[in-house]
This record gives sequence, C-alpha cells and structure tokens, in this order.
Amino acid sequence: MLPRKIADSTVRRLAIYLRFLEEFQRQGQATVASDALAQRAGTTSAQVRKDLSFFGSFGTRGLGYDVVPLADRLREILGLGHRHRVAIIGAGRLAAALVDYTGFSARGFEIVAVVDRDPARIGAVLAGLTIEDVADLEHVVRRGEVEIAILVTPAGPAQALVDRLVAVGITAILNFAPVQLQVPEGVDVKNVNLAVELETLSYALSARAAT
Amino acid sequence: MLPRKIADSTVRRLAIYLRFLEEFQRQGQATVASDALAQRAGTTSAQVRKDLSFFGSFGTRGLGYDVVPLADRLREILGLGHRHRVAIIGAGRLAAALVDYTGFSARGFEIVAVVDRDPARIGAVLAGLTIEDVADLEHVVRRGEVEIAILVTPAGPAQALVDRLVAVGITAILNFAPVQLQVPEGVDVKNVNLAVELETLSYALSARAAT
DNA sequence: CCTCGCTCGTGAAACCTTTCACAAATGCTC
DNA sequence: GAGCATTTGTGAAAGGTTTCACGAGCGAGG
Ligand SMILES: NC(=O)c1ccc[n+]([C@@H]2O[C@H](COP(=O)([O-])OP(=O)(O)OC[C@H]3O[C@@H](n4cnc5c(N)ncnc54)[C@H](O)[C@@H]3O)[C@@H](O)[C@H]2O)c1
Ligand SMILES: NC(=O)c1ccc[n+]([C@@H]2O[C@H](COP(=O)([O-])OP(=O)(O)OC[C@H]3O[C@@H](n4cnc5c(N)ncnc54)[C@H](O)[C@@H]3O)[C@@H](O)[C@H]2O)c1
Repeated sequence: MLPRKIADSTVRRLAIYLRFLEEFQRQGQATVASDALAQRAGTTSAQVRKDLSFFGSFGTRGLGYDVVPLADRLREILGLGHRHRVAIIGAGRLAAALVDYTGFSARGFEIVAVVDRDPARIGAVLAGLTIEDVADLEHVVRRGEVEIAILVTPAGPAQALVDRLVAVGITAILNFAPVQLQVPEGVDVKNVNLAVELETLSYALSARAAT
Repeated sequence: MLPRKIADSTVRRLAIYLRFLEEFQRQGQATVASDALAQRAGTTSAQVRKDLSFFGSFGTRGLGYDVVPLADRLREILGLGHRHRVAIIGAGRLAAALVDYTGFSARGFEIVAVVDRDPARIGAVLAGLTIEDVADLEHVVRRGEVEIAILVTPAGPAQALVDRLVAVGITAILNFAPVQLQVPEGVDVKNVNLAVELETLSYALSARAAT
C-alpha cells in the first residue's frame, strides 16, 4: 500500500498540507487546487502534486482535490487513523509545557504517562497525570501501550533511557536532549535541538552582515 | 570571507561538530580526526571534511584537526563571536521553559526581554525578567538591541507580530506557532513544529507496520 | 633525511529532490 | 454534445547534496 521510500521532506509537507485541508474544511470549501495549498504551505503547486502522486492520484483535473477525502487519505498515510499513546520521560520544565498543551490531543496524540527520577517530583500531579518513578519505566510503557516516547531529560542519562525504551519495544522517539542518540535499525529518532536552531539563525545573521 | 551559499544542512552539522569539539576540549584532547567527529555526530568522515572544506582547510594531514583552533573557527563561522540578544514574544508555558533554561545563555544567547498581551501576566517576573506589554514591542526590541525573536504565541496573532518585528529590524525569528509565516527577503525564520515531528513519527510507525 | 602510515582536501560520481512543461482529463457553458 | 478553461499527473531536466576514491602532505620513527 505504501510505496518504498518516501523522503522525510515529503512527509513533513504532507503533515502541513493536512493542517490547511482541515482549515479549508472548517471554512466549508469542498475542493482545493494544488496551487492554493502550495501558497499556504510555502511551496509550489508542482511540489504539492508530486508529493501526493507518490501515494496515488486523488485529484480531479480541471478542479483540484476534494478537501474531505484528501484529508482522510493524508491521515491514513500519516498513520493518524488511530490515536497514539505517548509517554514523557523527564518531568521538568519542557515536560510541563508539553503536558499542558491541548494541541497534541487535538491532533491525536495522547500523553498517557510522565516519569521522572527525582523523588521530590514523583507522585506530584501534572495536568491530571501523576508523575511516576522512572525505575518503573518498563512497566509504565507496557501498561500504557505506549508507542511514542518524548525524551526531555538532561543529556547525561538520555542514551541509557533510550536503550531501555528500545528494549521494551518503543520504536519512535522525539528527543529534546542535545545528544546524538544511538539506536538500532528500525527505531526512529527525531531530534529537536533548539540550540542548533538558534545557531543557524546566528549564522544567517552573520552571513548577511558579511555581505 | 564567507563563501557564497552554504546549505542549511551543513550549518546544522557545523553546530553539532562544535558541541563535540567542546566536549573533546574539556577532555583535554588536542586533536581530533574527521572520523571521530563523524561517528559522534552520526555522519561520515567525508561529510565532515566536505563541510569544513567550504570554509578553508584547517586540518593537518596524517593527524586531524586541532581541537581548540577548529572550535574557535566554527564559532566565528556561526557568528558566535559575540553574545546574541533574544526577545521572547508570548509569556506562556513554552516561554517559561525557555526563559528558565540555562543552556541558551551558556551557548551565547541572552534572553533580554519577554512580552505578552495578557494584562494578568504583564508585570509578573519570569526568571528575573519582568514581562512587558506587547504594545511596547518596538520599544522593547530597540532598547534591548534585540537580534533574534522567539515567537511563542498562539497561531492567530503570529503573522501580525512578525510584521511588527520585521518593521523594527529583526531579521532572525524562531517560530513555535503552527503557521507558515510570510516574511520579506532578508529575514530568516526557523520553524519548530512539534505536531509535525510527532506526525512524521506516526508515519514511520505505520510505514513499518505495513512492511 | 628518508620512508612509512595516516588523514586531509577535493574533483568526480552517485544519488536524491525540486522544478519544468505539457499531454490528458475533467467540469462547465452554451 | 462540442468547445473551452482549467488543473492534474508525470516524465524529463535541473539543481543540490552526499558519497567515493585517491593524490597530496604531514609527522613519526628509525
Ligand atoms: N527548557 C528549554 O527551553 C530547553 C531548551 C533546549 C533544550 N532543552 C533540553 O531539553 C531537556 C529537558 O529540558 P528541561 O528544561 O525540561 O530540563 P529540566 O531540568 O527542567 O527537567 C529535566 C527533568 O528530567 C529529570 N531527570 C533527570 N534524570 C532523569 C532520569 N535518569 N530519568 C528520568 N528523569 C530524569 C529531572 O529530574 C528533571 O525533572 C534537556 O536535555 C535540555 O537540554 C531544554
Ligand atoms: N506548549 C507546547 O508544548 C506546544 C507544543 C507545540 C506547539 N506549541 C505552540 O507554541 C505556541 C506557544 O505555546 P504555549 O503552550 O506556550 O501557549 P500558551 O497559551 O501557554 O502561551 C501563549 C502566550 O501568548 C500570549 N499572547 C497571545 N496573544 C498575544 C499577542 N498578540 N502578543 C503577545 N502575546 C500574546 C498569551 O497571553 C500567552 O501568555 C503556540 O502557538 C502553540 O501552538 C506549543
């Protein structure tokens, strides 16, 4: 059903198209042209059509795409057909922001557990979730049928925690710690490294200054 | 001094190399081979050498790179020679995590101001900074000699805020709001879209399941 | 001071992604 | 139901990034 190998850049754009399709749907638009999607997503119409063409052809020539069926299909492609269960590792400041955020649940990601190592935090309640002991990580993951882990601990313990997560069968990890995690084949890690983002902005600033 | 056009992917890797060079320096290593850097950064030695070669040649054949001079050069390339002054727009939950984080200051990014629209928050103190009124945005940016803005408001007001930031001369923006911002030539926006990250993980999960 | 082993620097090749351009197909109008 | 305006789907071209492979240069050690 899914083609062999889809570029990460394509998948990201599909997620962005989906967001705009949902907006069109709320506005009651029945169809949308590749060009309209492209403008909002900051790309080109050819790019939109190419991205979609990897998965089949669901447009109508002369008209565009039917908003609702295309959104459904994108949700299916992205694996958003069912809600995903997420655990947060490390109950610090970032965790507090993530747990409180309603946008994830709205998009099908349910935070079902938060763990920490600090005895002072274990037992506290964060947005309705009791913080549990990281010692029970394996149990928490299994009980919650967790599919995705968000790692928001300091860099030090990150690799060891990932090893444990992989060992209990987690294959999708969103990592905020500024380290390069080693994982076996078949496990996916996405890194969010805010310091690197700021440093690329710094580069852009000084590249412009040099001109 | 800086070459024509450097790929974003290269700049990101340079930032990552720098992190490991600093680690090597703390460990007292004097030189490092491209292969050692590559392994830690999760890339190849050829990639490391190519990335560095865009900016000159600072290695010693047979030996590798001198850790300290290379780190200095990377800092220079990335524009980290001076500290950058950062303003945070929107004093919400993410802002709280960012302001509290000591890692940014350690890497040369100084948060000098936080603004919000909510009268209930204006005047409150967040990690030593008094939250100011977004109505005074222009004044705050000028007074603080702000170079970089971090946008952590809801999506709704984001574009209008960016327009104001651009108008007071900001050319580097880190955006967390899930919108595609329109900016003129010469302004750089980096987007951090956590929902998209989770959705690409969801795609990876279902692509694997389909195999 | 010569040789050897090592690792850099770099064109060329391979690979991947985006853009182009146009035939094909559709809906709408008359 | 023919003609027209429109927009898709897609090979081919262009453009960009990564990998390859090897000559060049350096330090060490005898
Ligand atoms: N806060 C930010 O703005 C920010 C920005 C960039 C990067 N980061 C990175 O994100 C990560 C989290 O940041 P934060 O600000 O939330 O940090 P934090 O210090 O507020 O929270 C980290 C939490 O992890 C817990 N922890 C430590 N070791 C653990 C272990 N072995 N198992 C389970 N929990 C453990 C700590 O008890 C703490 O509660 C860090 O790696 C940081 O470098 C944060
Ligand atoms: N918290 C998360 O984990 C998370 C995850 C993904 C994306 N985001 C995005 O990041 C952004 C911030 O998230 P958050 O959780 O901190 O939100 P939040 O609601 O906690 O904070 C937003 C703040 O912006 C302020 N604000 C609103 N309009 C403003 C204006 N015109 N000028 C200045 N300030 C204004 C609000 O008063 C509030 O204090 C949102 O766009 C959100 O979608 C957040």
